[in-house]
Amino acid sequence: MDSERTEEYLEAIYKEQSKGESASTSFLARDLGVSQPAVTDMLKTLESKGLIVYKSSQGATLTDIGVERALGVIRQHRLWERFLTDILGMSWDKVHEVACKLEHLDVPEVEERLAVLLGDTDTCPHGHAIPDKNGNIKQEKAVPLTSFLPLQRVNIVAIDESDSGLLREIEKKGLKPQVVVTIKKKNEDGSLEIEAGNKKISLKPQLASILLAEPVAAGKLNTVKAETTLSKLDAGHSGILKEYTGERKLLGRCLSLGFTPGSVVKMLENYNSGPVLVKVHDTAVALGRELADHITVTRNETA
Amino acid sequence: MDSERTEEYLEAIYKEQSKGESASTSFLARDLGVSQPAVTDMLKTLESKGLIVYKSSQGATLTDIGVERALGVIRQHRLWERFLTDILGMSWDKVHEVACKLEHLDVPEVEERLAVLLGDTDTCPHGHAIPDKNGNIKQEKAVPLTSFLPLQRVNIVAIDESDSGLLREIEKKGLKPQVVVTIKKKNEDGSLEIEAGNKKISLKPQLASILLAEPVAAGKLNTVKAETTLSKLDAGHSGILKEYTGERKLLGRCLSLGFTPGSVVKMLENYNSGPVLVKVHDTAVALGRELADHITVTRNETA
DNA sequence: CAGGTTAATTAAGCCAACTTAATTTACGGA
DNA sequence: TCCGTAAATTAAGTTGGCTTAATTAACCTG
Repeated sequence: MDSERTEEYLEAIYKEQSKGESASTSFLARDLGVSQPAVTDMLKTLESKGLIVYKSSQGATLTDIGVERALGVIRQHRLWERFLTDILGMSWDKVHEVACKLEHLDVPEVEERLAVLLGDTDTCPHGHAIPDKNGNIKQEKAVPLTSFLPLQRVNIVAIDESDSGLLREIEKKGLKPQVVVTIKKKNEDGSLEIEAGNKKISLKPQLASILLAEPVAAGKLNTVKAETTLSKLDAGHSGILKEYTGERKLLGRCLSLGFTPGSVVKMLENYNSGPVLVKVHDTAVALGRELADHITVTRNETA
Repeated sequence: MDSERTEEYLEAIYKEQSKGESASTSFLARDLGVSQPAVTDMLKTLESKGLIVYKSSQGATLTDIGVERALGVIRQHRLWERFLTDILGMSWDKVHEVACKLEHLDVPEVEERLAVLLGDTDTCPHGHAIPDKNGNIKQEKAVPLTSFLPLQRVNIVAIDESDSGLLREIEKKGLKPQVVVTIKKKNEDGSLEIEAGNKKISLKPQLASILLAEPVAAGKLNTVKAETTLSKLDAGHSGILKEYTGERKLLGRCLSLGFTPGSVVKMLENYNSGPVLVKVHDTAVALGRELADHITVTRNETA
């Protein structure tokens, strides 16, 4: 039974470590908002519990058990973030803080059911991979937007955690994971001019550095699946249910019935007016067009 | 920002107080699993914060602010319990402990969205009223099953909180809120023989005392609404969506689309085979019969 | 390589919430 | 009315996680 604080330290250490850097006392103090002596203290007790290895002045390294615990917390954190956006409908820039409190719940049945409810989602709303229940996590290879050159076309993959003010700015500019942008210009001061869709956006250095992206060309082009609404899916084609964007009241009802994000839907009948007939989990369901208009799906190339 | 422990004390005091009893040091010590001196201590600090009035040896009484805070916590607790049963599909006898941890989240947007998601539910899975967001709570008038006489027909309204072992026993016997039972015999030792449906059930005193019921006759007879499945609702009739009992995987998808427990559904077409056509929130939706078979609704008398 | 800066640690102490042991208070029954 | 039991409180001490102030270690630069 690690304490909540213990879990937060492990999480912070894991994240720093997975960036290749060692988790220094000063970093942890900054990250967790406590004084340096508090960190020194805690690192000693973490070591005595066998969760980290700690050599004075050399930062902390998680042991195997430490990694396991950290991933457990991160999994819960990201599942809850998904819940907050996909099920409760909160904006992605506001969920991190809330998930920080929920991540310590640690009830296996809840974690398991939450994962089922959310479908096969394997990333959090900020684009980071969600470890599976066995502690396997997909390694991320995206790099900050600042490391690309003008004229490159890149896919925003994830957004680094940071204070919610910055996230909100990004959200306001309409950027989020899966958005493809073109770098237009790199300024002296580190700020970027980019273009997304037809819109020109300028990013101050702080923002550019927390946006993680991959070149669109890198063989992943094909996986940039087109997002449309369910109502635009042609008969015979299938897609993966992404999210529901309409009136909130309708959402809960639907979840009770079994429509979860991540499910595969197949369009059976779609005349361009009137209800559509779709198949989900081997069950045919007709939906009013208004509803179908508010359901985002990613078209499946394996139609 | 009350601490979690503070909230737990307030909650415990509120519950005892609302039973008409005053919250004594010894009661709180038992209830919260701490020593009596710890309680004395805490009561003093609660008083200094203006949350309770405390006269030595006379138990604690919540002030107006205290009541307000307690109801806030209780609201969150019960909303999460509903979430755990209705959305995640957990069994009602296991949700209390989990909700005890979630109840301290205290993010207004989450509380609000959770309430919307859950529909107009106004009781927790154990049958207790959920305070509304302004802190109004329906007064409960149910009394323990032990206070009824043989041959009385009573409606189980709620089940008092207690250790989960007892709840599980009750769950195993098939009893839960809204079940109507007949008292058959009261034994010397306080145990009861009752009948529910056609099944004879015997209850040890401990169990009988935490089951709260009302006489069926008490003018409330009409509100004992029949629960059926959606598939059995006749065309033209409406009902309130209660829960989804089928395969879990289907649930999340549905919530994403807007089907929430508590929503009013109206049957438009129901031929006794094939899909049914229902209207929810002004939207016509067709559902496969298998799905409709697993959706519990309470028939609306105002058909 | 000395000096200065930043990072890390030691020392001393705070605070909330808890414990046990000992003491005091309250109160119903012979 | 007194007394015994149960309830409540006081006293003293613990623990986890934190703080500030002061000290020491590490490292870079001129």
